Amino acid sequence: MQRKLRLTTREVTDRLIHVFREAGYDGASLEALAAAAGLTRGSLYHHFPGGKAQMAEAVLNRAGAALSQDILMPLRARGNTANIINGMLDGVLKYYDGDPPICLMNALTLGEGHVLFAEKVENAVTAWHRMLAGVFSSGAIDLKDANNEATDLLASIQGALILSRVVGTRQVFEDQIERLRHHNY
Amino acid sequence: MQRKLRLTTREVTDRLIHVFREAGYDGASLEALAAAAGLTRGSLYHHFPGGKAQMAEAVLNRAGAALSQDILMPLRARGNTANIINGMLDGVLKYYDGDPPICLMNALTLGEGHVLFAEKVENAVTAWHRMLAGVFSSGAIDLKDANNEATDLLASIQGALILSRVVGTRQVFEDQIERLRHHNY
DNA sequence: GTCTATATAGGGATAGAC
DNA sequence: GTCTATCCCTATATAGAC
Repeated sequence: MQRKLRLTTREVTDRLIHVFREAGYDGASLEALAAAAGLTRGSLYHHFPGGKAQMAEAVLNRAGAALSQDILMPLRARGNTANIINGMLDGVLKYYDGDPPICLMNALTLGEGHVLFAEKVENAVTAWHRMLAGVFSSGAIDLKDANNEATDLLASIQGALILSRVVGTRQVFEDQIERLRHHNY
Repeated sequence: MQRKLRLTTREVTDRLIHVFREAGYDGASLEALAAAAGLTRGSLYHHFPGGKAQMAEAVLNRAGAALSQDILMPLRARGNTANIINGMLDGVLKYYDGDPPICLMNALTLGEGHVLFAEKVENAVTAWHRMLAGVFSSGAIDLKDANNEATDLLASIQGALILSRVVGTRQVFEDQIERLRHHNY
Protein backbone atom coordinates (compact mmCIF):
# COMPACT_ATOMS: atom_id res chain seq x y z
CA MET A 1 0.00 0.00 0.00
CA GLN A 2 1.67 3.15 -1.24
CA ARG A 3 1.68 6.42 0.64
CA LYS A 4 -0.22 9.23 -1.07
CA LEU A 5 2.01 12.06 -2.12
CA ARG A 6 -0.44 14.87 -2.65
CA LEU A 7 -3.15 15.46 -0.14
CA THR A 8 -6.32 17.45 -0.41
CA THR A 9 -6.90 20.10 2.18
CA ARG A 10 -9.73 18.03 3.60
CA GLU A 11 -7.46 15.04 4.06
CA VAL A 12 -4.88 17.21 5.77
CA THR A 13 -7.58 18.66 8.01
CA ASP A 14 -8.66 15.21 9.12
CA ARG A 15 -5.12 14.39 10.10
CA LEU A 16 -4.87 17.50 12.26
CA ILE A 17 -7.93 16.79 14.35
CA HIS A 18 -6.38 14.56 16.96
CA VAL A 19 -3.55 16.99 17.65
CA PHE A 20 -5.95 19.80 18.53
CA ARG A 21 -8.11 17.39 20.51
CA GLU A 22 -5.29 16.23 22.72
CA ALA A 23 -3.28 19.41 23.02
CA GLY A 24 -5.79 22.23 22.63
CA TYR A 25 -5.02 25.32 20.57
CA ASP A 26 -2.03 26.63 22.49
CA GLY A 27 -0.49 23.21 22.91
CA ALA A 28 -0.74 22.26 19.25
CA SER A 29 2.64 23.19 17.79
CA LEU A 30 3.17 23.48 14.05
CA GLU A 31 5.81 20.82 14.42
CA ALA A 32 3.27 18.37 15.85
CA LEU A 33 0.64 19.39 13.31
CA ALA A 34 3.06 18.94 10.42
CA ALA A 35 4.11 15.55 11.72
CA ALA A 36 0.49 14.45 12.02
CA ALA A 37 -0.20 15.59 8.48
CA GLY A 38 2.92 13.92 7.15
CA LEU A 39 4.08 17.27 5.77
CA THR A 40 6.59 19.95 6.67
CA ARG A 41 5.60 23.13 8.45
CA GLY A 42 6.01 25.09 5.26
CA SER A 43 3.64 22.83 3.35
CA LEU A 44 0.87 23.42 5.84
CA TYR A 45 0.76 27.03 4.77
CA HIS A 46 -0.18 26.02 1.26
CA HIS A 47 -3.38 24.50 2.62
CA PHE A 48 -3.90 27.08 5.34
CA PRO A 49 -2.46 30.50 4.43
CA GLY A 50 -4.06 31.85 7.60
CA GLY A 51 -1.77 29.71 9.72
CA LYS A 52 -2.63 27.84 12.87
CA ALA A 53 -5.86 29.74 13.48
CA GLN A 54 -7.14 28.67 10.09
CA MET A 55 -6.09 25.08 10.72
CA ALA A 56 -8.03 25.00 13.97
CA GLU A 57 -11.04 26.59 12.35
CA ALA A 58 -11.02 24.01 9.56
CA VAL A 59 -10.84 21.23 12.12
CA LEU A 60 -13.66 22.80 14.06
CA ASN A 61 -15.80 23.07 10.95
CA ARG A 62 -15.24 19.42 10.15
CA ALA A 63 -16.21 18.50 13.68
CA GLY A 64 -19.30 20.66 13.43
CA ALA A 65 -20.37 18.87 10.27
CA ALA A 66 -19.80 15.48 11.87
CA LEU A 67 -21.77 16.51 14.92
CA SER A 68 -24.67 17.60 12.73
CA GLN A 69 -24.65 14.35 10.84
CA ASP A 70 -24.03 11.88 13.65
CA ILE A 71 -25.84 13.51 16.54
CA LEU A 72 -28.27 16.17 15.35
CA MET A 73 -29.72 14.25 12.42
CA PRO A 74 -31.08 11.40 14.57
CA LEU A 75 -32.86 14.03 16.63
CA ARG A 76 -34.92 14.94 13.56
CA ALA A 77 -36.34 11.45 13.24
CA ARG A 78 -40.00 10.76 13.93
CA GLY A 79 -41.13 8.27 16.53
CA ASN A 80 -41.28 8.00 20.27
CA THR A 81 -38.86 9.91 22.44
CA ALA A 82 -36.94 6.89 23.73
CA ASN A 83 -36.16 5.69 20.22
CA ILE A 84 -35.00 9.10 19.10
CA ILE A 85 -32.71 9.45 22.10
CA ASN A 86 -31.28 6.01 21.45
CA GLY A 87 -30.54 7.04 17.89
CA MET A 88 -28.76 10.13 19.13
CA LEU A 89 -26.71 8.09 21.62
CA ASP A 90 -25.58 5.84 18.76
CA GLY A 91 -24.35 8.98 17.07
CA VAL A 92 -22.65 10.17 20.25
CA LEU A 93 -20.65 6.94 20.42
CA LYS A 94 -19.69 7.38 16.79
CA TYR A 95 -18.79 11.05 17.05
CA TYR A 96 -16.61 10.67 20.14
CA ASP A 97 -14.52 7.88 18.72
CA GLY A 98 -11.16 8.03 20.47
CA ASP A 99 -9.76 5.94 23.29
CA PRO A 100 -10.11 7.75 25.51
CA PRO A 101 -12.69 9.93 23.79
CA ILE A 102 -11.95 13.66 23.94
CA CYS A 103 -14.21 16.57 23.09
CA LEU A 104 -12.50 18.81 20.54
CA MET A 105 -14.72 21.76 21.37
CA ASN A 106 -13.78 21.46 25.02
CA ALA A 107 -10.09 21.36 24.15
CA LEU A 108 -10.36 24.35 21.82
CA THR A 109 -11.99 26.69 24.31
CA LEU A 110 -9.08 27.24 26.65
CA GLY A 111 -6.51 30.03 26.37
CA GLU A 112 -6.15 31.61 22.95
CA GLY A 113 -8.58 29.10 21.50
CA HIS A 114 -11.29 30.53 23.71
CA VAL A 115 -10.74 33.98 22.26
CA LEU A 116 -10.94 32.64 18.73
CA PHE A 117 -13.65 29.99 18.89
CA ALA A 118 -15.84 30.47 21.95
CA GLU A 119 -18.71 31.84 19.91
CA LYS A 120 -18.63 29.11 17.30
CA VAL A 121 -18.54 26.39 19.96
CA GLU A 122 -21.34 28.01 21.91
CA ASN A 123 -23.48 28.04 18.79
CA ALA A 124 -22.89 24.36 18.15
CA VAL A 125 -23.68 23.35 21.71
CA THR A 126 -26.73 25.58 21.83
CA ALA A 127 -28.07 24.02 18.65
CA TRP A 128 -27.65 20.56 20.14
CA HIS A 129 -29.37 21.64 23.35
CA ARG A 130 -32.26 23.27 21.51
CA MET A 131 -32.95 20.21 19.36
CA LEU A 132 -32.78 17.95 22.38
CA ALA A 133 -35.23 20.14 24.27
CA GLY A 134 -37.49 20.04 21.24
CA VAL A 135 -37.57 16.25 21.35
CA PHE A 136 -38.38 16.24 25.05
CA SER A 137 -41.05 18.91 24.76
CA SER A 138 -42.83 16.96 22.02
CA GLY A 139 -43.35 14.42 24.78
CA ALA A 140 -46.06 16.84 25.93
CA ILE A 141 -44.24 17.98 29.03
CA ASP A 142 -43.69 21.51 30.24
CA LEU A 143 -41.22 23.53 28.15
CA LYS A 144 -39.08 24.36 31.18
CA ASP A 145 -38.90 20.70 32.14
CA ALA A 146 -37.89 19.84 28.61
CA ASN A 147 -35.04 22.33 28.77
CA ASN A 148 -33.90 20.92 32.09
CA GLU A 149 -34.01 17.37 30.78
CA ALA A 150 -31.93 18.43 27.81
CA THR A 151 -29.38 20.08 30.07
CA ASP A 152 -29.21 16.99 32.28
CA LEU A 153 -28.60 14.67 29.38
CA LEU A 154 -26.05 16.93 27.73
CA ALA A 155 -24.20 17.36 31.02
CA SER A 156 -24.17 13.61 31.60
CA ILE A 157 -22.60 13.04 28.20
CA GLN A 158 -20.02 15.80 28.53
CA GLY A 159 -19.19 14.76 32.06
CA ALA A 160 -18.72 11.17 31.00
CA LEU A 161 -16.20 12.39 28.42
CA ILE A 162 -14.27 14.21 31.13
CA LEU A 163 -14.23 11.25 33.49
CA SER A 164 -13.29 8.89 30.71
CA ARG A 165 -10.34 11.06 29.73
CA VAL A 166 -9.19 11.46 33.31
CA VAL A 167 -9.29 7.72 33.92
CA GLY A 168 -7.76 7.10 30.51
CA THR A 169 -10.16 4.44 29.30
CA ARG A 170 -13.02 4.55 26.81
CA GLN A 171 -14.98 1.98 28.78
CA VAL A 172 -16.17 4.52 31.34
CA PHE A 173 -17.69 6.56 28.55
CA GLU A 174 -19.41 3.63 26.86
CA ASP A 175 -20.83 2.33 30.14
CA GLN A 176 -22.28 5.73 30.92
CA ILE A 177 -23.89 6.01 27.49
CA GLU A 178 -25.43 2.58 27.95
CA ARG A 179 -26.95 3.63 31.25
CA LEU A 180 -28.37 6.76 29.66
CA ARG A 181 -30.30 4.54 27.24
CA HIS A 182 -32.27 3.06 30.10
CA HIS A 183 -33.34 6.29 31.71
CA ASN A 184 -37.01 7.13 31.50
CA TYR A 185 -37.64 9.84 28.96
CA MET B 1 -5.18 49.93 51.63
CA GLN B 2 -1.54 49.41 50.85
CA ARG B 3 -0.17 46.82 48.46
CA LYS B 4 1.93 44.11 50.02
CA LEU B 5 5.50 44.14 48.84
CA ARG B 6 6.71 40.70 49.82
CA LEU B 7 4.57 37.73 49.13
CA THR B 8 4.71 34.26 50.52
CA THR B 9 4.91 31.43 48.05
CA ARG B 10 1.42 30.38 49.05
CA GLU B 11 0.05 33.82 48.27
CA VAL B 12 1.79 33.79 44.91
CA THR B 13 0.39 30.33 44.21
CA ASP B 14 -3.16 31.50 44.87
CA ARG B 15 -2.72 34.31 42.38
CA LEU B 16 -1.57 31.90 39.68
CA ILE B 17 -4.58 29.63 39.88
CA HIS B 18 -6.92 31.47 37.58
CA VAL B 19 -4.32 31.74 34.83
CA PHE B 20 -3.86 27.96 34.66
CA ARG B 21 -7.61 27.46 34.93
CA GLU B 22 -8.40 29.63 31.96
CA ALA B 23 -5.41 28.92 29.76
CA GLY B 24 -4.33 25.39 30.65
CA TYR B 25 -0.67 24.49 31.05
CA ASP B 26 0.56 25.25 27.53
CA GLY B 27 -1.43 28.45 27.28
CA ALA B 28 -0.22 29.88 30.58
CA SER B 29 2.75 32.08 29.65
CA LEU B 30 5.21 33.27 32.25
CA GLU B 31 4.30 36.79 31.27
CA ALA B 32 0.64 36.20 32.17
CA LEU B 33 1.60 34.33 35.33
CA ALA B 34 3.95 37.12 36.43
CA ALA B 35 1.28 39.73 35.78
CA ALA B 36 -1.25 37.77 37.80
CA ALA B 37 1.20 37.47 40.68
CA GLY B 38 2.13 41.14 40.50
CA LEU B 39 5.76 40.17 40.02
CA THR B 40 8.27 39.99 37.21
CA ARG B 41 9.11 36.77 35.45
CA GLY B 42 12.44 36.60 37.21
CA SER B 43 10.87 36.88 40.64
CA LEU B 44 8.67 33.87 39.99
CA TYR B 45 11.80 31.71 39.89
CA HIS B 46 12.59 32.65 43.45
CA HIS B 47 9.35 31.00 44.55
CA PHE B 48 9.46 28.22 41.99
CA PRO B 49 13.02 27.25 40.99
CA GLY B 50 11.53 24.40 38.98
CA GLY B 51 9.85 26.85 36.64
CA LYS B 52 6.41 26.60 35.14
CA ALA B 53 6.00 22.91 35.92
CA GLN B 54 6.54 23.61 39.60
CA MET B 55 4.10 26.52 39.50
CA ALA B 56 1.42 24.32 38.01
CA GLU B 57 2.10 21.58 40.50
CA ALA B 58 1.81 24.02 43.40
CA VAL B 59 -1.48 25.27 42.03
CA LEU B 60 -2.69 21.71 41.60
CA ASN B 61 -1.73 20.85 45.17
CA ARG B 62 -3.64 23.84 46.50
CA ALA B 63 -6.65 22.81 44.47
CA GLY B 64 -6.37 19.27 45.77
CA ALA B 65 -6.37 20.53 49.34
CA ALA B 66 -9.40 22.72 48.68
CA LEU B 67 -11.21 19.82 47.07
CA SER B 68 -10.52 17.64 50.08
CA GLN B 69 -11.78 20.28 52.44
CA ASP B 70 -14.81 21.58 50.55
CA ILE B 71 -16.04 18.45 48.79
CA LEU B 72 -14.57 15.32 50.37
CA MET B 73 -14.98 16.32 53.99
CA PRO B 74 -18.79 16.65 53.81
CA LEU B 75 -18.84 13.11 52.44
CA ARG B 76 -17.42 11.90 55.75
CA ALA B 77 -20.36 13.25 57.73
CA ARG B 78 -22.84 10.91 59.35
CA GLY B 79 -26.53 11.03 58.58
CA ASN B 80 -28.85 10.11 55.77
CA THR B 81 -27.61 9.98 52.21
CA ALA B 82 -29.61 12.96 50.96
CA ASN B 83 -28.18 15.25 53.63
CA ILE B 84 -24.64 14.14 52.97
CA ILE B 85 -25.02 14.73 49.24
CA ASN B 86 -26.47 18.16 49.91
CA GLY B 87 -23.47 18.97 52.04
CA MET B 88 -21.15 17.89 49.26
CA LEU B 89 -23.05 20.00 46.73
CA ASP B 90 -22.59 23.04 48.95
CA GLY B 91 -18.88 22.31 48.79
CA VAL B 92 -19.03 21.89 45.03
CA LEU B 93 -20.53 25.37 44.66
CA LYS B 94 -17.80 26.74 46.90
CA TYR B 95 -14.94 24.91 45.22
CA TYR B 96 -15.94 25.88 41.68
CA ASP B 97 -16.22 29.56 42.42
CA GLY B 98 -15.58 31.39 39.16
CA ASP B 99 -17.99 32.97 36.71
CA PRO B 100 -18.08 30.96 34.65
CA PRO B 101 -16.74 28.16 36.84
CA ILE B 102 -13.83 26.23 35.31
CA CYS B 103 -12.32 22.96 36.41
CA LEU B 104 -8.56 23.40 36.91
CA MET B 105 -7.91 19.69 36.67
CA ASN B 106 -9.68 19.58 33.34
CA ALA B 107 -7.65 22.51 32.04
CA LEU B 108 -4.37 21.00 33.24
CA THR B 109 -4.80 17.66 31.52
CA LEU B 110 -4.39 18.74 27.92
CA GLY B 111 -1.13 18.81 26.00
CA GLU B 112 2.03 18.97 28.07
CA GLY B 113 -0.04 19.25 31.23
CA HIS B 114 -1.43 15.80 30.56
CA VAL B 115 2.05 14.34 30.48
CA LEU B 116 2.95 16.02 33.76
CA PHE B 117 -0.22 15.77 35.82
CA ALA B 118 -2.51 13.08 34.48
CA GLU B 119 -1.71 10.69 37.29
CA LYS B 120 -2.18 13.22 40.06
CA VAL B 121 -5.52 14.33 38.62
CA GLU B 122 -6.69 10.77 38.19
CA ASN B 123 -5.89 10.07 41.82
CA ALA B 124 -7.91 13.06 42.99
CA VAL B 125 -10.92 12.20 40.87
CA THR B 126 -10.75 8.55 41.84
CA ALA B 127 -10.72 9.47 45.53
CA TRP B 128 -13.81 11.62 45.04
CA HIS B 129 -15.55 8.83 43.15
CA ARG B 130 -14.68 6.22 45.75
CA MET B 131 -15.99 8.27 48.65
CA LEU B 132 -19.15 9.07 46.77
CA ALA B 133 -19.73 5.41 46.02
CA GLY B 134 -19.16 4.69 49.69
CA VAL B 135 -21.92 7.05 50.67
CA PHE B 136 -24.32 5.49 48.19
CA SER B 137 -23.45 1.94 49.16
CA SER B 138 -24.13 2.70 52.82
CA GLY B 139 -27.68 3.23 51.63
CA ALA B 140 -27.81 -0.56 51.54
CA ILE B 141 -27.88 -0.85 47.77
CA ASP B 142 -25.78 -3.08 45.55
CA LEU B 143 -22.12 -2.09 45.31
CA LYS B 144 -22.25 -1.92 41.53
CA ASP B 145 -25.29 0.33 41.65
CA ALA B 146 -23.51 2.55 44.14
CA ASN B 147 -20.57 2.88 41.77
CA ASN B 148 -22.87 3.74 38.91
CA GLU B 149 -24.71 6.33 40.95
CA ALA B 150 -21.40 7.90 41.89
CA THR B 151 -20.35 8.03 38.25
CA ASP B 152 -23.68 9.56 37.24
CA LEU B 153 -23.47 12.30 39.82
CA LEU B 154 -19.83 13.06 39.14
CA ALA B 155 -20.50 13.22 35.40
CA SER B 156 -23.47 15.52 35.92
CA ILE B 157 -21.32 17.92 37.91
CA GLN B 158 -18.40 17.87 35.49
CA GLY B 159 -20.70 18.19 32.52
CA ALA B 160 -22.46 21.14 34.09
CA LEU B 161 -19.08 22.83 34.43
CA ILE B 162 -18.42 22.29 30.73
CA LEU B 163 -21.80 23.60 29.64
CA SER B 164 -21.52 26.56 31.96
CA ARG B 165 -18.15 27.51 30.55
CA VAL B 166 -19.31 27.10 26.96
CA VAL B 167 -22.35 29.29 27.55
CA GLY B 168 -20.24 31.70 29.56
CA THR B 169 -22.53 32.05 32.56
CA ARG B 170 -22.34 30.63 36.06
CA GLN B 171 -26.12 30.39 36.28
CA VAL B 172 -26.24 27.20 34.21
CA PHE B 173 -23.95 25.53 36.71
CA GLU B 174 -25.86 26.66 39.77
CA ASP B 175 -29.20 25.63 38.31
CA GLN B 176 -27.86 22.16 37.56
CA ILE B 177 -26.51 21.77 41.09
CA GLU B 178 -29.87 22.80 42.51
CA ARG B 179 -31.60 20.15 40.42
CA LEU B 180 -29.15 17.53 41.62
CA ARG B 181 -30.24 18.25 45.19
CA HIS B 182 -33.74 17.06 44.40
CA HIS B 183 -32.81 13.76 42.82
CA ASN B 184 -33.73 10.69 44.80
CA TYR B 185 -30.69 9.14 46.41
C1' DG C 1 12.64 38.92 47.80
C1' DT C 2 12.39 41.52 43.78
C1' DC C 3 14.37 43.59 40.04
C1' DT C 4 16.86 44.19 35.17
C1' DA C 5 19.34 42.17 31.70
C1' DT C 6 20.41 38.46 29.00
C1' DA C 7 20.99 33.70 27.20
C1' DT C 8 18.97 30.06 24.45
C1' DA C 9 15.51 27.46 22.33
C1' DG C 10 11.21 26.84 20.03
C1' DG C 11 7.20 28.90 18.10
C1' DG C 12 4.76 30.76 14.03
C1' DA C 13 5.28 32.42 9.59
C1' DT C 14 7.44 33.64 4.80
C1' DA C 15 10.29 33.21 0.35
C1' DG C 16 11.57 30.86 -3.23
C1' DA C 17 13.57 26.48 -5.40
C1' DC C 18 11.90 22.23 -7.29
C1' DG D 1 1.95 20.77 -3.83
C1' DT D 2 5.92 20.02 -1.18
C1' DC D 3 10.30 21.09 0.14
C1' DT D 4 14.45 23.77 2.41
C1' DA D 5 16.08 27.76 4.35
C1' DT D 6 15.43 31.60 6.98
C1' DC D 7 13.32 35.46 9.62
C1' DC D 8 11.50 37.26 13.70
C1' DC D 9 9.25 37.00 17.85
C1' DT D 10 7.83 34.97 22.06
C1' DA D 11 8.73 31.68 25.63
C1' DT D 12 11.30 29.68 29.27
C1' DA D 13 15.03 30.07 32.07
C1' DT D 14 19.41 32.10 34.29
C1' DA D 15 22.74 35.58 36.36
C1' DG D 16 23.65 38.98 39.15
C1' DA D 17 22.65 43.83 40.98
C1' DC D 18 19.96 45.95 44.62
